[in-house]
Amino acid sequence: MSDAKPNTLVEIERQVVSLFADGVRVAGLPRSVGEIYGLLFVSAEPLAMDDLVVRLNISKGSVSQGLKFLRTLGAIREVEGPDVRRTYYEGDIELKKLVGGFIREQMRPHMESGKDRLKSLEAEVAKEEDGAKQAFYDERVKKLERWLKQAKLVLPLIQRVLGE
Amino acid sequence: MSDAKPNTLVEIERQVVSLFADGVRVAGLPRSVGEIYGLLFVSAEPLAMDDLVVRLNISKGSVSQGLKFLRTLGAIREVEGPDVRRTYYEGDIELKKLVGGFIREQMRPHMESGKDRLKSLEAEVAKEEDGAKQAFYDERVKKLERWLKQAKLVLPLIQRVLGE
DNA sequence: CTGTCAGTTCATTAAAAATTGAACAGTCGA
DNA sequence: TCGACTGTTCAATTTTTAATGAACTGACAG
Repeated sequence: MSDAKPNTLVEIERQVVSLFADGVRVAGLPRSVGEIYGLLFVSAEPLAMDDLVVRLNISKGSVSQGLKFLRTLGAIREVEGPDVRRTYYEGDIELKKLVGGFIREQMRPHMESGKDRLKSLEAEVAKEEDGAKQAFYDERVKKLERWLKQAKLVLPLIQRVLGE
Repeated sequence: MSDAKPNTLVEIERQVVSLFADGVRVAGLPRSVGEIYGLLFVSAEPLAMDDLVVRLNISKGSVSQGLKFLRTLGAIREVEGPDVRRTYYEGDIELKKLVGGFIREQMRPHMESGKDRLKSLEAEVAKEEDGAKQAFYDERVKKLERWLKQAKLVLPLIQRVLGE
């Protein structure tokens, strides 16, 4: 009865938490982030950091960082709760919001740096002496630029579709 | 001049390889897979396993596994080459193909298992005694089912847009 | 057959990423 | 001003993931 720190989730909560924990890994996010969002998603009442630490049995540090990340995504909302000293959170359950935040925070930056790197590549190709090689490289770089353009086209489309 | 194993890439190749090495990480794939695809992408001539091992300076095992993975995605093609004993590869440079393979091999399976887990969740919710709680859980599970449906809607759309 | 070479497999090792926990910062009431 | 308490940060540690390399399979030429 006096085990160290049993996590106090009921079966439904356990399953949802586990579903999200696995789910976020597809997006390359740490398990703990999925667990935190999952528990918020399945909780009718808002939760404070300490609730997450105790119920998920993960460290304060992880929860703090996980919440920070989820906040930047816009996946959670700060709300009032029973104890005025604490910050309570609830999950934002709009898929559009989650995906939008992910695109904005995780994908756009990569695409931006990709654009720069393609510029650098172009410059390198311009230096190529051998004409045939240069033509080939040029074609490939153009292909990459087309990819980037297509990606830029697809992302807003996704967001629009999820907006219904 | 006689350093152990200099990798024999020219600057353009180096940049492209590095671009893909970083790029694939967004999709949660190992660096080596990106390097292999990157070098094939930027090579006018098809390459055999041994070329990849030497030029990228990664182990035979990694290359073998990387090629296996890229084959299942349909991201590379086996072609004839100078040495009849060897299998040569070239990169398939259609974005549609790459994304399609990734969706088919990496995303669909997750979505399938997600469907099963939602079924299990539904069953669990049905057991809930407390009416108010049950209603809440039910709403959340319905939300998840809607998400899954939206995802199923978006994937083919992406593929269609990339098909131009 | 036999030796050589292409390619695969998988246990071990190395590298990368996530988690922890202790120190710290900020806030508030007494 | 102090002590109690919420939340953050980050170096150390643990866990997870990828890469290595040696042993193996199979094909084929001589």
